[in-house]
Amino acid sequence: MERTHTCGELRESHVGRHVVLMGWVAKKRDFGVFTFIDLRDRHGLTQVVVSEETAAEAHAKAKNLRGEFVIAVKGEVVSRAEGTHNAKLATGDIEVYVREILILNDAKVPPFQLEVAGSENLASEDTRLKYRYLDLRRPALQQNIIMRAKAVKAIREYFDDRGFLEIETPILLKSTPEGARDFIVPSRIHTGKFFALPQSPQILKQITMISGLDRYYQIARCFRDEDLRADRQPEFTQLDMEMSFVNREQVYREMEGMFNHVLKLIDVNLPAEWPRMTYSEAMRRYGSDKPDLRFGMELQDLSDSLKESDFAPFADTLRAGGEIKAIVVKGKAHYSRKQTDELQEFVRRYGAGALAWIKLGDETTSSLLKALGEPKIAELASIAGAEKGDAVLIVAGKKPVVAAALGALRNEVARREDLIERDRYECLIVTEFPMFEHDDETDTYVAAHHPFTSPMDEDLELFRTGVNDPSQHHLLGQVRAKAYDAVINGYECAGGSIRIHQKEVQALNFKALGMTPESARARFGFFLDALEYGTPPHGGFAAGIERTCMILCGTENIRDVMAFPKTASAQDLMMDSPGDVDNAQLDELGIAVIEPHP
RNA sequence: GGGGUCGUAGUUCAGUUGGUUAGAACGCCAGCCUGUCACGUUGGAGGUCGCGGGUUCGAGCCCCGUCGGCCCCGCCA
Repeated sequence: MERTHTCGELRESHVGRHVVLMGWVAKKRDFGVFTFIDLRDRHGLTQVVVSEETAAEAHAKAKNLRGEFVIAVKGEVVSRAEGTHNAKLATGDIEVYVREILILNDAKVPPFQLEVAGSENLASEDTRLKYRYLDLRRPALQQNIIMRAKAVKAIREYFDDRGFLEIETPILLKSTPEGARDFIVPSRIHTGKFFALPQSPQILKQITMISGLDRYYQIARCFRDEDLRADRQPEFTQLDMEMSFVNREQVYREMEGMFNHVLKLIDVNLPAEWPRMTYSEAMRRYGSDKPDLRFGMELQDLSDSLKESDFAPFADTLRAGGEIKAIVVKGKAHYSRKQTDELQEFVRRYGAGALAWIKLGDETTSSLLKALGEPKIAELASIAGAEKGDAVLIVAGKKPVVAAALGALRNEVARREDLIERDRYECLIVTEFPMFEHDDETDTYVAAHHPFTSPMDEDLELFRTGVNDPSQHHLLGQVRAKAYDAVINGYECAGGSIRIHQKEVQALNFKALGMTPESARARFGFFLDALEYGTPPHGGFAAGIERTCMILCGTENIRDVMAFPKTASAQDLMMDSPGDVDNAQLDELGIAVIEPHP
């Protein structure tokens, strides 16, 4: 018996055809003399009918069927009787009248129901992860996996069409202490030495440019041994690309082109040229380098108006170079004390000391009323752009804290108040990221992007001075990079930069990052050598496949777009990894496992 | 490393102030049923209340510890 059709393709036009379907029993409805079976495969669901009268043997077999049995049915496609059509099913106008059933395999009773009436009442995630093969039978999850395959195909189409070469780079690389924690792999042949898995193919893709391959791309698996989040797994996939002889705008065009091509999969048309915003503007207006532009609620600066204030928390903040900013929540003057307390708890996670508020209800109330007086409260509300009925939420503190707290609060309030339209897609390219970030703990500057990112031409002098004059080291904090991110709906979907292609600038950068020429050589010597043999100007970007698919699938969890994800504690519950290895294996590698310190 | 939250039948959940025999729905098993598609209907089985300790005459409920899921902060060049 050979399958002739899938369970999703039969329509009215097939009526009269004799077909063979194969799939899983999704549901059986037994009426004694005849039985309905919902037969499921990746493509859909088809109702098949077995009658005792016309197919006694098949009907007897149908009696014994249970959920998730694998069967083949042979029969005729018939039009459903008047009034028995099912509009919820793509195949709901027909059914297959069965002559013969073949049980291809039986199945144990699943540990959880794949589809629950009323939906949403899915089994807990750890149960589903343990039986991932069953969870993956759920049509909703299958649709995500299918969408991911389409997205990757669309990406390959895009870059193929534009003359990019797909080039694979090694998974076994060398550990570099920069950046995220590496996953390391012991070498048997070189006992005591280790490979590292790529955090990204960064250096290798740049070397393909030095090699003159001109335009590179890769669907690259990346590994970072850091803690997980709803949108972060230790193992993930990037679209990685690099091109030679380009400026920033040319790279933006490819980012826009690729995402626009991919988003067509869900009938979303983004503008040919995306809006651009500098990093500093994004931080000032939204408190985030990946602002969600599907709603407003921009940050308002109240610092000027409070300059003369003798209210200690504000005065101290401003004296220390901090700022006082606010967001206005439209129509929420009726926020209760409990609600503002919750929001205060929320901003405290980001280091904010408190959340002050003004409520413009029938009366104006404020947590600052005693401290500032009524006229000042009214002035602040007005500066913030609040109107009657609105609530103003205020945070004071160091600039990074205010940005982080209010930026996150803005998203949180939008989520709570349901301010985000489901079908809206807002994209943005954030430009001119800072070259360095200050590490308060060590009082040093670290690369904000990665150590091969080119500074802005305009800031080159600032950069040189900051590096070479120890007394001017703080200038590094002002140097901007030719680095950029692509942001869709508040998710950082891609990031990249124009790279340094001159050895001198690269050496300067290593020095800025606190590396001696010797230590830089020890880590990146091969790359420094390569830079000396005629490196073309080049740049590129890397896009997170999972984050892009999360947007395509409308989910907020990365596990929904990966076939075999890990838990928040980085375990695979299905195969129970990570696991132990034999002592013999360890001996061969010269590795001894020591008990962790108590 | 830190914080929050959850853990009761195969699954999702309820379980009052600490009090008799821990319930419901779905699923499962057995029967009936000629048009269902969340089929209906009759009956039945099914519990280490995550685990360990403590308080108490008595703990699913209170306390301490621990394990696990999820979310967040730190971390993620």
